Amino acid sequence: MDKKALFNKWVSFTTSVHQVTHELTQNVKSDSITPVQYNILEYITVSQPVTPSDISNCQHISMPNTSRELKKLSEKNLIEKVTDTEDRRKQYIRLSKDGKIMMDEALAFVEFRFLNRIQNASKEDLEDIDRALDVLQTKLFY
Amino acid sequence: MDKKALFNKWVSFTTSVHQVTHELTQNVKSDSITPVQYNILEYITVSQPVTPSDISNCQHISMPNTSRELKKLSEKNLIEKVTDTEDRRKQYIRLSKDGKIMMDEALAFVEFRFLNRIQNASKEDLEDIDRALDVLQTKLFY
DNA sequence: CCCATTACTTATCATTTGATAACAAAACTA
DNA sequence: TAGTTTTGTTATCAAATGATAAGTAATGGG
Repeated sequence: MDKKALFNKWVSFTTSVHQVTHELTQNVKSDSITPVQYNILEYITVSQPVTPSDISNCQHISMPNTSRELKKLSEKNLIEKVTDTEDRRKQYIRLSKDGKIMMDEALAFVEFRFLNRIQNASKEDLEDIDRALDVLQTKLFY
Repeated sequence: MDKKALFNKWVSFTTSVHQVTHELTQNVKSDSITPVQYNILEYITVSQPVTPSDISNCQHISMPNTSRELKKLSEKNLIEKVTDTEDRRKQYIRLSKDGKIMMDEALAFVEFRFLNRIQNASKEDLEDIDRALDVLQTKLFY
């Protein structure tokens, strides 16, 4: 197996993933939040409950800036903070009711476009895709 | 095949791809250029020669902003512009010698990290990965 | 109890990025 | 050739983002 060729394939693959992701997610976010805020909400949606430190680490945003953006999201009533009862320095962040509604709508929109994209795939294609996602998830993008 | 489940798998997959891509590419770019400028150079590297319009479309940057960033890259001697002889409105953008050196170094660094990541994969694993990349590239991220 | 560490906040500033209006030059079109 | 479209530029402004310094409060280890 030529690892150099595999690298090149990986480069164009990730480029395609980014491009398609952009296509499926463009204009799904409300105008009332910024792109970075949307990313934070998306991360919370998938991983909640999370701490500000988690967000800082995983979204690669400094703690001061994370704190600022969370404050803004809080002021917009999209998230809720709960202090850990064990360690009162820690905060657990969750989507608020409004936040959940906003993200449900956004993800439904993305899902619609996704289903549209695979509408012409045969049963076998879908199974191939499913297997391929598993393979890459476990062996490359772990 | 449950398409809803496939969508969820797709969401976590793309999240992983973005995360791993970030890991492999972090700190590879010179401090003398901004993230957006790096993306433009990367796009030029893969697709050259390209026109400003191509960059604007594919990188989702407005023409005025594309023009501004290209001007900055030009001032840093990282790219060269050549006017089309047939249609003199068009410009073809290429990496300059310096630009090529910069991107070669950056990509070599990314490749090093990539090889590191797959160093423990068996021959069969690599073949699985290779096939999976092909499947997804043709059937999902086309 | 004291000191170091952790988790998070506040304030401030510079830079980057995005958006818009107005323009110029070349090419196409009727 | 006059008007329109395409391709790209310049200028300007506001907003988003990133970086840093300084601070608070809770925890944990001697």
